[in-house]
Amino acid sequence: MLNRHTVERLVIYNRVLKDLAKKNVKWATSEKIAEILFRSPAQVRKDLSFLGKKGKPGVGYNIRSLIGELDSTLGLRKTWGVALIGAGNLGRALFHYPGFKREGFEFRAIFDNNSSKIGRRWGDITVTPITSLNSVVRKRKINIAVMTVPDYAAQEVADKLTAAGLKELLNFAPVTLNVADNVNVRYADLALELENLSYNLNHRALK
Amino acid sequence: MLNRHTVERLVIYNRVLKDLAKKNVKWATSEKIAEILFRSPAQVRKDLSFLGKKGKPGVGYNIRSLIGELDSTLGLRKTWGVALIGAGNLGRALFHYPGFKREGFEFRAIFDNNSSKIGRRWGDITVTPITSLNSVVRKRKINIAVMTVPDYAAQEVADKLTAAGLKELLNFAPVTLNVADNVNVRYADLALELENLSYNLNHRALK
DNA sequence: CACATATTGTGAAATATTTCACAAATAATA
DNA sequence: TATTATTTGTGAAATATTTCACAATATGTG
Ligand SMILES: NC(=O)c1ccc[n+]([C@@H]2O[C@H](COP(=O)([O-])OP(=O)(O)OC[C@H]3O[C@@H](n4cnc5c(N)ncnc54)[C@H](O)[C@@H]3O)[C@@H](O)[C@H]2O)c1
Ligand SMILES: NC(=O)c1ccc[n+]([C@@H]2O[C@H](COP(=O)([O-])OP(=O)(O)OC[C@H]3O[C@@H](n4cnc5c(N)ncnc54)[C@H](O)[C@@H]3O)[C@@H](O)[C@H]2O)c1
Repeated sequence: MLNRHTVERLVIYNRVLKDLAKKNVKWATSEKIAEILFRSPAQVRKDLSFLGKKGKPGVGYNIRSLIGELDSTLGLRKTWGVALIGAGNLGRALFHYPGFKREGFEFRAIFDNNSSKIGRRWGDITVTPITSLNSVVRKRKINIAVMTVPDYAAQEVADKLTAAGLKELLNFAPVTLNVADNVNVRYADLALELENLSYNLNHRALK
Repeated sequence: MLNRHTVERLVIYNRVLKDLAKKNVKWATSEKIAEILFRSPAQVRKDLSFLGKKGKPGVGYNIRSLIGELDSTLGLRKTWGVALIGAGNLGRALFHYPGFKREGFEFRAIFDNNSSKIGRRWGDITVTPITSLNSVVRKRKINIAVMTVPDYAAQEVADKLTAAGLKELLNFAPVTLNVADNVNVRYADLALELENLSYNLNHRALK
């Protein structure tokens, strides 16, 4: 089991390598990869060494085979079922973004608790009442929940999702969720991203 | 100048404290804050100590005054000007989200390069050709750029933004940007978030 | 095949980050 | 006012992460 930071870098290496592959590059050295990502070659090598030995001394890494290894390790060979919770503005943008499907993440359900949304069709999926969460999660093989509900609803929704057996949550609500140890939450907290930038701005101004 | 990790935690403390303040809580100990965030009290204290001494031994931190201190440090007392680059699906959701304005981030311009988008009005802002970037950035006092352009356009757009003098970018395109040292880029790479979850799923499956 | 060149994989060293642990400070109680 | 119960702020210790540095390995060349 790799640590969180390593996995976060692996997904980025994978992205960079796929980009190079698209440009028909066949081999990459740790130095080349590090340069693109502003990291050290040693770190790239150490991270990649967790995949089993794939590099060739004197040459570097074969991009195609490395991508294969990364895809396997990261679980990107499979297609995962995703449920969207909260059929609002952000949810709509995410749902219609084609990139997720391409990477193996398939929206298979949309939940809301507002009767004005329930029953609407988005593409070929109908917005479903959140009360039918448990059965739909089972029937449509949902693995991941993407939460785009308002802040005040987020904890309650997280409780329902975990009760339905979901263990992987991507939360866009600006709230820290309290979940059991065996549940993973990732936060996509966009306001906090801006606040990090504003710290920099503020600090520049003070100099 | 605080390090990146500390700032990332400070913005979260601020969020938690504002939440407590809303519930009319007046004081919080490092232990209480740590508990909410699944962190250690020592880390909370050390982080907060960078703000100047604010805690009272035996009592904890006065929430209102701590929020004030955090807002100052993080630059949240001011209103910052934000430009949206890419008037697409994701851009629309972000633009219409009222939470940013509330936290001091005000969209003051929308840029696109597609003539079918240019001239449209979103709220009280008109989509502007990207060619007028430089003058608009100056006139409307833009501090931050939020990039919601396609991956293939992202580097080119980043180059234009930095040439226009912008130094704080929030990038949603799934691309690592190559920018000068004095430019800050934060990545909101939503597909990578899902890939991190899929690593966990995959690993659970293997156990 | 010997030699030169390039680059990996990885322990050991160097840095960075987090936690510990306790003196100092505050408040409550008697 | 003295005593007790808390909790801060922070050096020092403990962990964690990153980088260094070099032996081992692959390739190319004459
Ligand atoms: N829109 C953005 O660009 C943006 C940016 C940053 C953060 N966010 C955060 O993302 C979340 C969604 O934002 P949005 O703009 O899409 O909001 P929205 O109001 O457009 O959508 C929220 C949806 O959740 C549904 N909902 C409410 N309570 C529910 C419940 N208990 N169970 C199921 N569904 C429920 C609502 O009916 C609505 O359809 C919010 O937490 C917001 O703070 C959004
Ligand atoms: N929509 C999502 O939920 C989502 C999710 C994850 C990542 N993303 C990423 O966010 C970005 C935007 O996604 P989207 O769904 O909004 O795409 P979109 O196609 O709806 O919008 C992109 C907009 O950028 C404009 N544009 C293109 N080139 C430009 C240029 N050189 N200068 C200025 N404007 C330009 C286009 O005209 C368009 O209006 C993409 O990089 C995408 O990969 C989006």
